[in-house]
Amino acid sequence: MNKIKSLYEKLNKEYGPPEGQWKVWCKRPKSLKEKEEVIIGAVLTQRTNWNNVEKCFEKMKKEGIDSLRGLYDLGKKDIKKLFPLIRSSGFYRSKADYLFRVCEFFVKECNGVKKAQGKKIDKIREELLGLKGVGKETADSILLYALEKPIFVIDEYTKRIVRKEGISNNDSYDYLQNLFHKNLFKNWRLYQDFHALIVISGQKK
DNA sequence: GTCCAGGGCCGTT
DNA sequence: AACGGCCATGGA
Repeated sequence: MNKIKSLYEKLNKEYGPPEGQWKVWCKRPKSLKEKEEVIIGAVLTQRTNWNNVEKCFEKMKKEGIDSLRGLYDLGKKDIKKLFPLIRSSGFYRSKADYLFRVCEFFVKECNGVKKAQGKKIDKIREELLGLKGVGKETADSILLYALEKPIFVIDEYTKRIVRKEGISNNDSYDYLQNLFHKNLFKNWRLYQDFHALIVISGQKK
């Protein structure tokens, strides 16, 4: 028996399908714009309530600077110009720096999100992890939701649920990621939905 | 007023 | 390798 697969089925039955429920990354980001939002959001939501991140998007849209290119151009002039846009996400000085580097990576190194999708998963993961401010969770969130790569995201909610369900007490990122990978079909749509369900269930209290 | 939220960096041991 | 302090805001 496969506890991981059972967990998916259980969550899907109780909360699913996730399509349309979850904030941004739940809608299975389709357009380029949505994918860029995922990338920006992945940085801004670090250790932060999503509600505070939404305020940033409102602000960015109001100012007309809500794309990777727009943020990159603004940050290049003066990184401090990003502060007011992202202030409400907290840790805004660090995040301005992190966000700028990520935007720079996609704009300059990758020539856009579309091109980045064409890169090999291992290669681009290494490149993302090399950016300051991008750890495994942030990198994998970008890979899974923006670049549609089949890689499972392990976040706080995931660690909590596997512990609660008696699946594992091991908190190690790599261990848990491997556990999901080896027990599921390698399919980014499945990974997106599953992770969305974990978050949805985690947020119900 | 206090607590907490999709992390990650950087020193110190 | 592991651990702790740090980064900041807004809602409950």
